[in-house]
Amino acid sequence: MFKTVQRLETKESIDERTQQVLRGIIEGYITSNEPVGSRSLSKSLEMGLSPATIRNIMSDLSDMGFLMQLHTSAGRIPTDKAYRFYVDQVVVANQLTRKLQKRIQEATQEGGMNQVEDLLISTTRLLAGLTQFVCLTSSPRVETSILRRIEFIRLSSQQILVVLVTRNGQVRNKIIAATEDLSQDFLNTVSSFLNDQFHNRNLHEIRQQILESMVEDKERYDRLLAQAVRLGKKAFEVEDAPELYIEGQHNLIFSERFRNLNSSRGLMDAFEHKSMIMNLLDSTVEADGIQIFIGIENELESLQDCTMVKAQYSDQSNVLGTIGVIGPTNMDYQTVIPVVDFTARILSQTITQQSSSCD
Amino acid sequence: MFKTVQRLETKESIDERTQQVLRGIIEGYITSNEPVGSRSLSKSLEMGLSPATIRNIMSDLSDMGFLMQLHTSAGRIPTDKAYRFYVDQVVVANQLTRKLQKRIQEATQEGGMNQVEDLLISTTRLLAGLTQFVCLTSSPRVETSILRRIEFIRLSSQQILVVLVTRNGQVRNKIIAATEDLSQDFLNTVSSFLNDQFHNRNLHEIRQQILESMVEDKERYDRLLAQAVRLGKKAFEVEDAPELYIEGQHNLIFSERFRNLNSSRGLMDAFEHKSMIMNLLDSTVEADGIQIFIGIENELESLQDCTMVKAQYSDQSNVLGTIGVIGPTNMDYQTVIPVVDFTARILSQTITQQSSSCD
DNA sequence: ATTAGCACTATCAGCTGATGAGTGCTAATA
DNA sequence: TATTAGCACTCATCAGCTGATAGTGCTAAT
Repeated sequence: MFKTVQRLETKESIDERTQQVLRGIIEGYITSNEPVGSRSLSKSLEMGLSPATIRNIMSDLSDMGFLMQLHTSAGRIPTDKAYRFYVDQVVVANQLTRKLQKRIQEATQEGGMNQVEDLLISTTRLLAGLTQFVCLTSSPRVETSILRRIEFIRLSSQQILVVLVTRNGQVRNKIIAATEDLSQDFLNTVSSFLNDQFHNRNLHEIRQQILESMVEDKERYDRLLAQAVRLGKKAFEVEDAPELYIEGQHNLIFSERFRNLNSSRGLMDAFEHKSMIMNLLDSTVEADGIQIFIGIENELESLQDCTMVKAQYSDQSNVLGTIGVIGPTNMDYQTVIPVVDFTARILSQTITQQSSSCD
Repeated sequence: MFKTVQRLETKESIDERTQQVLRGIIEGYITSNEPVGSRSLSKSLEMGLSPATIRNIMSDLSDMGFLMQLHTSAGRIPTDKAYRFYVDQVVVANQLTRKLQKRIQEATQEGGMNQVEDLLISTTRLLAGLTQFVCLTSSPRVETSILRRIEFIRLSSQQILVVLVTRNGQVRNKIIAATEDLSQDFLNTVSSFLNDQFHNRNLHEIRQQILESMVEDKERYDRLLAQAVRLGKKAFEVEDAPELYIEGQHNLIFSERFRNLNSSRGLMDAFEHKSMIMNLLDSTVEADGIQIFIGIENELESLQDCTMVKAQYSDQSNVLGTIGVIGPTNMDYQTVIPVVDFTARILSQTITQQSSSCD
């Protein structure tokens, strides 16, 4: 299922005119979604080249591996290598229209979203809507999140609800079984002890330290400490797997742009295996900024007709997660790239605001 | 978009032999998903009737509105009226296999599901998987839920986290803005005051009572009471809209059984409008038990090629929500009906267990 | 009342030839 | 020498035709 393909190379030097033709073909195919032929290209390029000349150039480009034909008489379409060239050499980070910027900003600042989950879901939905592709977002790992507050709530003699709030506003609820009946007052004492103890530490560190405490001589513990350690251990055993939000799957089926994608079924099925998709999304090659995987550059086989454009979002100090879209390889890179980029920035900004509103 | 169609009538008396033929056609179409012709039916029925005789009977049934033809030479398929007849007169509540029962029970009792949300999601997914249809579930209305516990957690000088736990184990988190800086100790006092005051009342009643308190003479309030009312008001302003869980949408596209459905696109789009689907699901004609809407009996136009089978689930005293599947009209009623029924029962049972584990 | 026989009809798969878009090659041209 | 016009060729698509198939409705015979 996996092939190990890295980034395609585009070091070859191609002369200016040939580049222009290649660019013309790529953009033509992006806008029309139809193979482009020499005649129509000769017109649209307005370089005063006859179809025959174009054909010669096209033939060269085919030899170099930038173009291919679906059948003898069908015009040419760009290869993945051509898109890589296009993205690396041609696409310049052009600005989004103010209108689009506004729309993204407004959507992420909609009222009532005091929780990170809601923010992520609505952002994912927004991006799927804007691009008409499939959009994926991974939530921050609780593991590396910084504790803001932990609280225990007595539900019954056997059940205690743990509420865990992280710096960036994630709230986790978990019901744990009580080994003995603890009063709410006592639980409050435990909570404030743990809050003092672990303020501004991340969950991973906290768990480590609790485990260390446990091996220490238990005789020395008073009741409070003993219970704090015991409850804390259970409370911080949150599942580490980040959430994965997927929106716009129906675009795979209904959007015209995905028309010549033969593995939409395979992709749909792949989306059911969240952990696999998760790895794909969170595996990072470059440190930051936007990342683009074109066609066969994708490890996952059913993704090899598609391009994935993704960007990480973060708070003031840490990378939190990734947001990305999956579209056809002939997507409109000129807009998709800045849209994903801008959305990730806004997302970072919003989350940073939230987490900095602590005391 | 909506037609007001009620339940189809099947009062006409049809003689025994004709009924058998009708039944044969319906079951033939259910198993083969192909129009059934007189010749093949003559064989499979084993009633010693020649194709010609069958044809005469079929002709009668067509006149009565039980059968129709897609084209002149295509064999016949049952109408919605025929399925209604089939469901009302023929299908007897047959038992599920032990194996299937086990499977449903195990799935709902999977570990780590201490919260209702998880239970509902996994049940929805299970039912979608079992039937290969689309499965919808509505979560309990918070509005009518009974308060088990409310707690305030100070996040910062401006932010307070409200945690609200209902009898049946739903946990709701909400961050509210603080008008003044309140200590955690003070918040604890407020919590326990509210918990005493509103123990075992439903959220609707609670909200009413808070509003009443507010119009009373405020001079008489001490600080505690004043804050309790103020925080309580904000805390109990939860959005009333229940969640809607949808699973198995991809079956609409990929499942063979949905093949001759022409409005799968329309249905997919309809699922985006959750509130509309919600109404559909929660609108109840009969008091309890299982409900079946066949074809044009469905109000929603894009559903009129489908059958919806739904059942309510409840705790010991109240109806909480609905679980249902949407499949082709020629679904295998003999198994789908008991599967939905049994799943709803198990769901009720599990939730009842949870809510009765309070003290 | 049932059935055999026959004419009729719609769909489907497979074939056909026409059309058109596009290429590659070659020879003429600026 | 680079460009271009011209021409033969290829292939996908589409409409139209064909026979085979599976079904019906009707009528006359049983």
